[in-house]
Amino acid sequence: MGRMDLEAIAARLRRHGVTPTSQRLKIASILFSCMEHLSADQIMLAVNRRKPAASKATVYNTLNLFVKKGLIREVIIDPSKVLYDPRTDRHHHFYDIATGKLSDIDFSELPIHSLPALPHGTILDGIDIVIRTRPATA
Amino acid sequence: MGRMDLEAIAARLRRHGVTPTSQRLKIASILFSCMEHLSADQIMLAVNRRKPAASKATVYNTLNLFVKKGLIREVIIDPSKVLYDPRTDRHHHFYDIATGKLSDIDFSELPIHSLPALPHGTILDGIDIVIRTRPATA
DNA sequence: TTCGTTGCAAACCCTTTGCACGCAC
DNA sequence: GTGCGTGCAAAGGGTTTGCAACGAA
Repeated sequence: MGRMDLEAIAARLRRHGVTPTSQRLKIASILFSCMEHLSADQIMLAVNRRKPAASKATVYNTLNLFVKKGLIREVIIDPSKVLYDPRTDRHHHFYDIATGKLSDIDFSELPIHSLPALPHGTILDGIDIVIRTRPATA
Repeated sequence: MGRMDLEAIAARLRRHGVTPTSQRLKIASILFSCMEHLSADQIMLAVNRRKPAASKATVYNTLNLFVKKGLIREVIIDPSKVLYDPRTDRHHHFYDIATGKLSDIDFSELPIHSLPALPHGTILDGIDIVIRTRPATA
C-alpha cells in the first residue's frame, strides 16, 4: 500500500488542530492510505507490523483524538468493536452481515428526499444509513 | 405502566417458538408494555425492582433468545451497550447524541425511493436509518 | 522548564460462558 | 429420568485511565 506523502498528512493533522507526532502520522497514514474501515485492533497490528511504533493506549487515544477533531469518523455497527472511517464526507454503508465487511455508498447514490419532522427542541446532526446485505447463496 | 395481559404475551412467545417461563414472561412484559428502547441493564433493574426475579445471565440469555426468535431487535448505536427494541416492524430511529434517547420513525415517514446497486453476490437483508439530532440550544 | 505525548499495566464495563442445581413433563 | 431453564461466579474482550517517564519548544 503506497504510503501517502507524510508531509501532506502532517498538514492535514495541523489543519484540524492536531500536533503531528510520529505515532499520529503513522496511524493517520494507515487510515488515509488504506481508506478502509479498520478496527482499533487492526490499526494496532498495522502500526506495529515491522517494529513497535505505538502502544495500545496511544492507538486508542489517537483514534479518539482524531474523531474529536473531525479527521475520521466512528462507525458503530458491530457491537463488539468500533470501526474507524477515514471518510468524513456524507456517505453511507453497506454491511455484509455474514462477513462483517463494510463498503461505502456515495451520498449521491442514496438521496434522501424528505426528512420527517424532528423531535421538538432538536436540530439535525447527521444521518447514518446502513444497508445490511448477505451473501446471495445463503 | 399497565402490564400487558400475560396470557397474550405467553401466546406471542409460543408463536415464536419460545417456551414461556416466569422469567421470560416478566422480561417480555417489560419490553412490550414499556415499548421503549431499553438496555440489558435497565431491563435487569426493572425485572428485579421489587424482588429478585431473574439473574443477569438469564436476562442476557433471554434477550439473545428473543432476538434470535424475532421477538425483538437489537439496536446498535451506542458503542457502550446494546439497546433492545420491542418493535420488529420496519421503522427507523432518531438518536439524540446529547441525551442518548432513541425515538421511533415510522417507515412511512421516511420512504426510500431507490436503492443503490448492491455489491455483487449479495442480497438485501434490511435497512437501518438513524437520524442523529442534538438539543437546539446547544 | 513546561506542557503535551507516550507507554505500561491495571481497571472498567458490558457481555458471555462453565457448570451445577432445579423444575417440568 | 431426561432435557431445558436458571443462577452464580468467573472469564472474556474491547476500551479507558492513572501515573511515571519522555521529548520538543
